[in-house]
Amino acid sequence: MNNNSCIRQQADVKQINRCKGRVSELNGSFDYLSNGLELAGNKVRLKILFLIYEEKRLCVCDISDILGMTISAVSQHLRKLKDRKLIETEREAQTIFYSLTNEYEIMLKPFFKILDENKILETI
Amino acid sequence: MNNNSCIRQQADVKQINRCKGRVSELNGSFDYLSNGLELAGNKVRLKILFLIYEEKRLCVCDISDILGMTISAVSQHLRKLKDRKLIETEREAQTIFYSLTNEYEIMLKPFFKILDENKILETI
DNA sequence: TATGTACTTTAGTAATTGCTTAAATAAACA
DNA sequence: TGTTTATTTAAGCAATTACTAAAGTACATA
Repeated sequence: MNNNSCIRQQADVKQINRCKGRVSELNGSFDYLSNGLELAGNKVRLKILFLIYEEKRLCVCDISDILGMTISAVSQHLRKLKDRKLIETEREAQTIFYSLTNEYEIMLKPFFKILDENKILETI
Repeated sequence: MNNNSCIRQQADVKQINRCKGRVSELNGSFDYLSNGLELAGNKVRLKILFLIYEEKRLCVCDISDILGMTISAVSQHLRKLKDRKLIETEREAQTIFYSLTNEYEIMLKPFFKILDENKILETI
């Protein structure tokens, strides 16, 4: 797979080896972070995660109403988030409430803080 | 699009309206954040962004060597990152160096810090 | 136990993604 | 000017995504 035909002549071999080391050393962290970012990278899911973060817990029906989307469509997003341990469920009679797992709440908090404080809009 | 057939009877109308307000109020922030997260949500691109962050600047050739990928494949990822203003270029003779834009370096820094300190692995 | 409510799951589909291979561009140099 | 070096771009394709529509599951209550 490694096409070595284009190693530039002034390439810094030390730098490249250091980088290779970093990538393999941090491989597990990349997996973990990617697991969350792949899902948070979808605008609908980002909103779902943010809403659950702000409201502590929500059900499919609430979210579908808030976002103006089909319950089925939202349910399928929630399933992905649950499968990958970003959220967890808690049943109360017929209603299933979704909330962030502690693990990913920590990871996502810095982003939500930025969103919440509406800082992003001001820096553009 | 809004399928109102499933408003649960105990739904908290105030909560739902507050959430609708938040979503529309923060719409621009969601766009901005999504723009970055959509791209960072890919494992290859996450590594590329991290490497550029750590090394300040890198060229396609270096990255393709580090990640063991085709130059063409890496180049196409870099194009996406550049099109969406996450990175910028600086030419030096035949070599084109990529670096993070200030804007997105700020956004991504908290993640990279976590990666760098290798904290994630320890919390699993 | 039948009916309604809250939700998930399945099947199907159009659009998008991430790669490969091959051709194109652009600067450096003999 | 032609060749090498560093890189991008275009074409094509298998895999994945995000939805819709319809069927299925699970709890509650009359």
